[in-house]
Amino acid sequence: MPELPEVEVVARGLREKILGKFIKNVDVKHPKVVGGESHVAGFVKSLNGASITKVERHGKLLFLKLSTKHTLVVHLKLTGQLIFIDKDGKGYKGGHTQKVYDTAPPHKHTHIIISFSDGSHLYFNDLRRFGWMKVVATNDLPKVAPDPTLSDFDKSDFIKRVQKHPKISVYKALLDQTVVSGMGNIYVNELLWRCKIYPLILVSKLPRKNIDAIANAIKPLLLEAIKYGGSSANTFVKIDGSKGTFTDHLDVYHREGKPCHRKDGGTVARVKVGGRSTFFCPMCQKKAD
DNA sequence: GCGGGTGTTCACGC
DNA sequence: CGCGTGAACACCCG
Repeated sequence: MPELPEVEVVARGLREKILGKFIKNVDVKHPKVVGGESHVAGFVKSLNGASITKVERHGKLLFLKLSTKHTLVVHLKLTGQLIFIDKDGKGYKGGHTQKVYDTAPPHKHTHIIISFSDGSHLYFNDLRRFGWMKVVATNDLPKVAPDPTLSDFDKSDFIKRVQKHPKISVYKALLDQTVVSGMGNIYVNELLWRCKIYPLILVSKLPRKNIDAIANAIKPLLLEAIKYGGSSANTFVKIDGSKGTFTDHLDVYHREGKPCHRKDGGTVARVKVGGRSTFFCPMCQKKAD
């Protein structure tokens, strides 16, 4: 699910729904999600009685700041979901398909239930259980690479960070979370299509104008995706269970064999790189100019 | 029954 | 140390 835009959509949903709420109870149904059996008691204890004072996001990480000196950190990985349901149980907008993962929580893939004092609930679902939650001291949050959508993002610093990896492809460099935070397979593919860059070109061979183009296109792409509520290409849903619609605006991702959206473009191709699928237009994104 | 999948980390070999 | 590959995590879907 979750690349930067999707996580931001979740963050915005949470800001609307849970700010100021007090945590009354925490039910950990699957200890792995909080780091194993030995972490359950501490996890629950550090949340109980606290209120949510702020919701932040950096890259794909969510930070729910608490009224204590701690922060609940969440990573949704591939299939994690946060679903908020009001006291009256209404407002859930998923459940339109017949699929297992599209029903109102709690269900078999609900691993953590956070109950608020007003009777509402926040559910952490994760089909594949790769996602995690943990509570850390707020002044000890993990250090992460720059996030293109935040105000302190610096294009020249971003370019330097990419260029630190001259021997890997631009595709891989952009997926590297130590280079830039938040990009995943969908948005790297989309970004390179927008910039007309062949995904497998090595960073060392990438013309300066192409790196500049990436630096300039990255933020508008992500903001556009956020505007449409993210891409529900797989299991992503907003906190009310509804889907994002940027999926309808994707140019190459999951469009193998379909015509390129540029009028002089070719047919979208798919190539395996390090075990994952890279989508691109062989006409627009040629190996060399 | 098999392969594929949005993310990250680790072991291994070069 | 850098880089690629494959595996691991776990489950549903086509």
